[in-house]
Amino acid sequence: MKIRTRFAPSPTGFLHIGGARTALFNWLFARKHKGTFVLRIEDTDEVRSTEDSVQAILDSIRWLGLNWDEGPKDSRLSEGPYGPYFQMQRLDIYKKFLDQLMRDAKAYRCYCSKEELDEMRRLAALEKRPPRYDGRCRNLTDHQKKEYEAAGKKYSIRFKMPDSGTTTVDDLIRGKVSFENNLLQDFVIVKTSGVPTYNFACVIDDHLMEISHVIRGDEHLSNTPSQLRLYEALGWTPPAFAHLSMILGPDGAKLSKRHGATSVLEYKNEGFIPGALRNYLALLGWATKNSQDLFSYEELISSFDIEGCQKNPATFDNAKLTWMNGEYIRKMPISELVEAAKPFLDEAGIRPSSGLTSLEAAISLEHQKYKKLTEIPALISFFYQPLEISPVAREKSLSAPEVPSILGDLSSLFETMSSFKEKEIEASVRQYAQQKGFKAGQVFHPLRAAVSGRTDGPTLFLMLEVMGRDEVIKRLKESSRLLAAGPA
RNA sequence: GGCGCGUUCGUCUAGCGGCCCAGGACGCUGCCCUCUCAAGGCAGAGACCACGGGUUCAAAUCCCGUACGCGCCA
Repeated sequence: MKIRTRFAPSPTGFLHIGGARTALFNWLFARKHKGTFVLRIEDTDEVRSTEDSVQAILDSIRWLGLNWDEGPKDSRLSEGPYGPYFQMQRLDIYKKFLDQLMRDAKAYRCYCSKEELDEMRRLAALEKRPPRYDGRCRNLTDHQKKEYEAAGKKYSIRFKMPDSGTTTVDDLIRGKVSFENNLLQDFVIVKTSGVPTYNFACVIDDHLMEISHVIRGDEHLSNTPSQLRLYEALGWTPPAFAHLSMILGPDGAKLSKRHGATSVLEYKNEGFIPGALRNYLALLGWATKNSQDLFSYEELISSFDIEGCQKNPATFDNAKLTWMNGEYIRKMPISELVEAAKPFLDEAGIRPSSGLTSLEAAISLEHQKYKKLTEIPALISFFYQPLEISPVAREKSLSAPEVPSILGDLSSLFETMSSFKEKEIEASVRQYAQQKGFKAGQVFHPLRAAVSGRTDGPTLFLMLEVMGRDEVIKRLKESSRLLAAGPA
């Protein structure tokens, strides 16, 4: 069988972590089986859907690297053999199947007003009955219908659910889950506006687009029996279903805005890289037999399977994501890292002019230290800014009485060196310390602080080499001047 | 309220009747390395497998309840 999966977001906001995870699983499954990954925009919520949201969602999915084979090209146009992929552009298609259901008497017009329905619900709550539609419009006489029509009453279309028996969802993750039909109500398939509801449009599209596997969030499991009845009424074979567990925030509630960042683009802006987010998200609700954590791009695709999917909800853990991001950054080739860091450097105003240390050199000095791209500017900024000695550096590393003479000696020493390479610098400085009877640290620490203004930083001698002799000497002199001038 | 789903270290999870007085990863703690901060290496703390009953020679693993959490229906 040809594997076709889909991700079908509603464009009513940004792409959230939960949605991204659903998209990822569909993408992984399709890629693993050499199938097709379809992106469909479910924009039938006329009030809340926006083009900006569509754009944001497309941007997010692209950034994550989940390339789709069929679907939108931009926020209005789509391409692929089963298009269009925007539901609002498919209304005539839904109409056709609605007519079929009406003809077969499997759906009917419901003239109940919002007030009537509210009242129905209120009564049900009062009598502690489930708040379901009582089916009062199901068997209206022709006379009643005419009367309502004449009165110009608005109507929605409801689907006739069987009122006995059970409907069983055979879920790839949860196994067989049964629902009593008499507990399912005659749900609305077309709203009074004439626009189909989620359950209706979704079924038609999944069938017409020949989706083989519907992989979606757990919150849709309860909708599935209703959809199954629709497939049956239309004479179609339903796809396979797999319902993914939810993603929770640290407090155990469904992940939402109040837990902090939840939109994929926010993660991008916080300095996470797509591969790491993909890898981490894959592990939320899925695992291999040996609990592997880090996967290469290809490995993730080949290892993925539905059996490894978890039934219980997973809590999003920023700490592990951050660790993983660091792992990915460490594995990145330096040129790629520099490219990825550029937007963050720009934002911090770091744009090295010629003559100064190259970004590649500066960034690679601390390559194993970055956990997020956002950390890069602060760690390399001292290369590109006028020397500024931090209070900690001044107190911890530069307060000893011998410091001024050491700094003076070192700058003379550096001037006389034949070459200014890491190994030679280290040898010379060690030799100097020994001659003067200082412990290595007594010299190293002031040197670092005087040149960078900080107590932490890259490995010392390589840093000096990278910075260059002229700049190092200039800074040693500047430090001496600042120290002589006393605390700022 | 009804229905549905879930419950193994703080978190993600391995486990599908004996190999488990429960393994890995993140985080945490300590040590080593070391010019600092990281990274890395090593070690450690951390789960009476939600609770209560069964079934079985044997249960985290199978069955039944209960509790709690979450979802759907409005």
